[in-house]
Amino acid sequence: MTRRVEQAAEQLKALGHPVRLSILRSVVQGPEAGTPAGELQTRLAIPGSTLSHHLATLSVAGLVAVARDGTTLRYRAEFGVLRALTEYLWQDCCSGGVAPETKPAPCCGGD
Amino acid sequence: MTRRVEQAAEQLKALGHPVRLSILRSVVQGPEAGTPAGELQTRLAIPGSTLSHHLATLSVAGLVAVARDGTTLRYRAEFGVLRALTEYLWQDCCSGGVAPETKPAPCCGGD
DNA sequence: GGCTTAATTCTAAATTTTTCGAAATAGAGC
DNA sequence: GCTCTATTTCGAAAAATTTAGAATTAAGCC
Repeated sequence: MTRRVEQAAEQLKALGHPVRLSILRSVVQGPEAGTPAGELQTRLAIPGSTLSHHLATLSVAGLVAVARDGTTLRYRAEFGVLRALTEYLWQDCCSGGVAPETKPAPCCGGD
Repeated sequence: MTRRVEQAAEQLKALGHPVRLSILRSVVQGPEAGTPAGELQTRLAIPGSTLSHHLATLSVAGLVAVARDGTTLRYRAEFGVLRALTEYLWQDCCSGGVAPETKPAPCCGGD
């Protein structure tokens, strides 16, 4: 079990919760400067302590970054990490093992 | 909390485990006809009952499909589901909210 | 039917995750 | 320093996940 698989699994696990996935999508679609934790809290309608725990999970996984702006903390998506993660998921889907394929694998064209 | 977010979270959670992620990558990179459970077992070096549980998790999430071939069961990736999942993760990353942006968001260009 | 191989389901114990109220920390303004 | 707002950390209970041995099901073959 390589280090990369462990890391990717940790990141996917962090995304594998409705609240945390909503948070990530909010920051992905939100402003580049980041979204205040308080705004996420009202948007998701959950207790602050619960939100904070989920934000820490995403942060530890490296999927979001945080920056202080006065008394508010702004969370933003780590696009590079997210891109590397999705690429890892699809890696080598077209090689199809040892021999070169005559027709493209289903993951490359339609499906 | 929409249905889609729940579904995507379930799929990501299914991927959020080193063994299950390894399984998915094996079947993504494996032959179109699917990979036998037994081959996955020797490759991952874990008890059959444990493997079977993980395969069921991936299957329930819709990420893999199974087909019987004699006494062996072949698992293959559901590429369409996997593609929809990764697209969901990135959805609207370039729109950046209500107003059209003057410059492309970091997720669209470099980063 | 009986035997063998492939894989799953059953069962249960250990561990981890999730949740949130209460308390603590951090910065801004008076 | 005091106070207010924003957010996190502490602590602890409930729920879900992970693991794997033992028993079971399924298919092929003599």
